[in-house]
Amino acid sequence: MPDELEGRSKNDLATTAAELYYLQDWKMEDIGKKLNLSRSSVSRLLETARNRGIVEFRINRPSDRSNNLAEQLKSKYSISANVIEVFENSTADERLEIVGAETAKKLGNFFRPGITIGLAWGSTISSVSRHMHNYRVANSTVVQLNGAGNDHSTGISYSGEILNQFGQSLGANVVHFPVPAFFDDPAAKQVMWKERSTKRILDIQSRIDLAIFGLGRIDSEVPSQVYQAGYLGKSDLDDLNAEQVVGDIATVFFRSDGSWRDIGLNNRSSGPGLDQLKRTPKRVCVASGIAKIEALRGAIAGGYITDLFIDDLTAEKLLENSN
Amino acid sequence: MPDELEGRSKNDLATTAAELYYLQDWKMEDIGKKLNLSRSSVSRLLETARNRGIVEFRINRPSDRSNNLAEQLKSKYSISANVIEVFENSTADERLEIVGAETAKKLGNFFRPGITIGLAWGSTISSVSRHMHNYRVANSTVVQLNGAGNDHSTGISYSGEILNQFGQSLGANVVHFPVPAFFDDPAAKQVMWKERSTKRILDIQSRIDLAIFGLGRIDSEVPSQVYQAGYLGKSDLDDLNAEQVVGDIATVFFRSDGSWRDIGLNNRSSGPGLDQLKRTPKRVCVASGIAKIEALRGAIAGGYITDLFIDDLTAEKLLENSN
DNA sequence: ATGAATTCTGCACATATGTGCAATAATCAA
DNA sequence: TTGATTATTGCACATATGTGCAGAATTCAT
Repeated sequence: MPDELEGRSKNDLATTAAELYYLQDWKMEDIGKKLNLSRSSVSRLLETARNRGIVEFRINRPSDRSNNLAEQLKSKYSISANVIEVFENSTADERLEIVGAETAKKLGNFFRPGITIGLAWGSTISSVSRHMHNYRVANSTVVQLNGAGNDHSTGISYSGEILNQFGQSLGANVVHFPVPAFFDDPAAKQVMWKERSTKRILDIQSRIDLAIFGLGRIDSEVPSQVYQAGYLGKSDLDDLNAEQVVGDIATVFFRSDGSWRDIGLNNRSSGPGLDQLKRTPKRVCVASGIAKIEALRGAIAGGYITDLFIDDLTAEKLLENSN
Repeated sequence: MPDELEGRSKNDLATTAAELYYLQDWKMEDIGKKLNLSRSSVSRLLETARNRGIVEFRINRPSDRSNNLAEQLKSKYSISANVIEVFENSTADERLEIVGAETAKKLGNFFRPGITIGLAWGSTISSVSRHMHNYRVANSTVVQLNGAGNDHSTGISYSGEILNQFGQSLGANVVHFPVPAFFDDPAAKQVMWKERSTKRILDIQSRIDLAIFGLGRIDSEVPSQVYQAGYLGKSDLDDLNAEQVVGDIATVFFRSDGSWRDIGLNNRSSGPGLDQLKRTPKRVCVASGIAKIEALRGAIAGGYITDLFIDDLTAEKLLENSN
């Protein structure tokens, strides 16, 4: 045992090796370099870890319930669903955290070297970003899909936190989008969209492999963040109600049939047109809580979702009134 | 997908494959044969299982406390100890079950193809046997160390259950020892020990690679099983007290300094002499509960233990008065 | 302190697992 | 129904991991 390892017990070493190997997918060769041991010594350390119960293999058998729900969502809507079971009587916040954490765990399935990911900010994706694992995806890029500036701030701090957490998780190149969520004047948007710096970001957005988004919703009880806090005025909200808007993806609004083009406010939004979104190969939506049902139905009707992370109750509700 | 797999969801298949691979150490080739798939399909099923969270890797970092206790036991007594942390306020029965289960999990470390294991019956080893994993050790043998017959029964049913559970776990050849725990007359023991059928078993016992035993104890509050239930009469117990016996291993009694030879009752016991036990390469003792302290001290003083599975509280107690 | 016994370590080979690729099967859209 | 697209599968090769063996290091007993 080399000098620098003295004082570290075998259990300690075995635990470190096990964490790197099983939780972070390191190769034994690389762990050996880090611990100043040979590859075969690492193999034996891992055996020790397994033998001593330091490593434990758990099998979480998916319940029939979540399996069935996922299958029904697949056959009815052609959506690949991950149904996340949450304990009963949980608050909406608790549910959001659990869905965020489970989503973060499984998002790695979509990551490939060289991938470009488009990210829409919001409270759901914020929850996911807080739980992101250490994925390390070579040559990856994370680009913000919609600006976050409003009356009170550039929004960079808020959306930037979400972007940076993803960027850190993947070791990705992070591309912020420092424009308002909504322009006051559609003409101002046209002008900005001609700027080379903006065009560069729009170009990246147009070529993303994977979009990750939550859903904003517009019922009058507890509106999503975009409908408050300096993003939209009262007359804007009245317009949205008049247009029968049920929700938004990346600050682009849509109705319950998925239509979005002729909604006036979309001309001022910095988010991508939903036709462009539909051209993205994989479109991952994260939805937590039955308050999202109407927005979810509109997004499904519009065909904007390929993959869905959803809690069990919301999945049930979604399937309930679908006959 | 072959016909016979229809109706089984991918999650179901992935779960089965994961259980066989991670919990029962099956090779992918063999799992493929069982599921009628190729080896590489199994590899992909396992990847699916990992990606979907069906398999979960847990790292149980050993606490400093149990590490420290184990280290102290090692340096003070030259015993390799596994300290098992049990939740506070547990009953003695709960503690015994947890220690039994954890011991069963880790016993596999001692198993090698061709191994011969000597087993002493008792309530502690009964707990271990109830939790034994499916180990499958080629060419293994499990031999009973001490007879279990008493006034009321041959003891085969009780000790046989323990033996058979070990035998099933290892896929081992099981050798029962159908004699009384204690003969009435030492001369009867001498006669039986000349019988060829008995000699054959004694020969196997003399060559065991690993002995597994609990400790009987002889305080007057809650005596171990061997001191009641038709094994010993009142005068026997008086004799044991007069001899200052603190406990027994496989129904062979010893004092607090480990001495055992000149204890009269040992001439009638069917258990192996403790000198012979000492010649066994690995001697695993399982001890749960501080009521075992005096017996444990005697066994340690006699040098009968190489490896110890012990609960945290008992370990603390053992180290406490050792200055 | 010394010799015996046991444990640890890396090398080299054996074995197990990962994965690109092409063919096939299943799914989707018109 | 048909053609296009996507997913699945096994083969064959590449890569990762397991482990026997001999030498070195450590521990144990005297």
